[in-house]
Amino acid sequence: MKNYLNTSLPEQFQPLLDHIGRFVDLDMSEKELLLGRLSFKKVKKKEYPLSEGQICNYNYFVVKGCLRVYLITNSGLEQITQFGIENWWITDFDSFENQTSSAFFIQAVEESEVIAIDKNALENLYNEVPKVERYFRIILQKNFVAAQRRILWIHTISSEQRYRNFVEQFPAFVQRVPQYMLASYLGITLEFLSKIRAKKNL
Amino acid sequence: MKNYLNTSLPEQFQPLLDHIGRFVDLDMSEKELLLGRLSFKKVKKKEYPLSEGQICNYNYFVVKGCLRVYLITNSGLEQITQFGIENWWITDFDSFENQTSSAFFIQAVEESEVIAIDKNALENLYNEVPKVERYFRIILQKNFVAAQRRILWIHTISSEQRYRNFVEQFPAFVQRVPQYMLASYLGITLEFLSKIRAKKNL
DNA sequence: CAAAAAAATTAATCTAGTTTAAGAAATACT
DNA sequence: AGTATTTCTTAAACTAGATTAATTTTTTTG
Repeated sequence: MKNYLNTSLPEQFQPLLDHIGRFVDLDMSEKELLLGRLSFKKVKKKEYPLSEGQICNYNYFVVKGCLRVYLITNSGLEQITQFGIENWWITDFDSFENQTSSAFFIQAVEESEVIAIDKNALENLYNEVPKVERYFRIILQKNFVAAQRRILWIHTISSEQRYRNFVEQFPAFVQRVPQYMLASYLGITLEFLSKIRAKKNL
Repeated sequence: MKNYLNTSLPEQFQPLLDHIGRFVDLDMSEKELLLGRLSFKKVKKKEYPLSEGQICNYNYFVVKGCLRVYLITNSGLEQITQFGIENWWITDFDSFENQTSSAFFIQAVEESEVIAIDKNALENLYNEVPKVERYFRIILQKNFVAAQRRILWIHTISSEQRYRNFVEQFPAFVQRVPQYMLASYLGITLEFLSKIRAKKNL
């Protein structure tokens, strides 16, 4: 075992340890096991951690920056399904879990830093440190609740209101990504978003 | 410990054991621990295992029948967010996990049988039998993937196509629930669904 | 099995959001 | 700094799906 692990933990993984610490308590030996299986990566703007057709072998924890998940529809348009900013996990869980080829692209919207864990490493970790599996069970629960809420909103409030809610909930976000990506994520056209914005800023 | 546990397991819980068995292997003592914390319930048509304003203390595994999850919108309309049929878990995970009051109703669409597990029992079970937590981690992963796919479909295909896809994927289902519930779940009006159906049955 | 209640159909009118197209602003590149 | 590329805006014509309202069909219940 490398000596530094006994004294201090590599600081680049600290944001993830902090995030995990919100949900479960890992002791030092568990943290060491975890860190041994992580890798830290810088992703340049417009780079693709995942492209359509590949098997998604990694789950990415966003330390800094912003990633998006999207696919190209039959009609050739980009449809964004998720954004990942600080403290979010981003992957194609379907491809990741079942090792099937993905329909999605994961791309850095801006200069980003991520912590990546590959499928096998995570699988092993689940056995070695059950608390990690608990952590992901909780994260997935939250993801599921959020996705369900999104469906509910799509069905019950107008596109205009959904945009205004989004701006209210993630004001910083709206500055960071191009409007056309926001429109795609919200499921409306850029032109209609533009019309909404012209009306009045709130 | 009750004697029957050493010889045979109560058959009413078998469908759940079968389902769990698809994802993890429980040994006999783990199964006993699990069964000790479950309860079996019959739910009459139109009965409400959960009503708006209550804390959702149970997660329900549907053994037989069909439940729906819905809420009443500001404009007083029912919006269905989920159906649960055989082998599906149904709950308001937000309320269940955070013990907050729910915005939803869970109602039996037809005469149903469910296996219920309450929040504390499940919490304990996670500690006693980590494989149960793995099982739910996997279920939640699938739920999340399905919810994301639903969002993608809403954004990329027409209501008409979504209805046709649904009919193709769950043909039995379409016979079982009233059309107005299907319309609500798909996020369209009953009138429009009627128009689609009149066109031609595929 | 008749009456009431619940579910489904049809059609006319209306509207939130799309499409198409052209130009203006902002950003990146050499 | 100037040109090319990417992003955003505006406006007119159009459409998928909502709304309203009246009627029919099916299911439930006494």
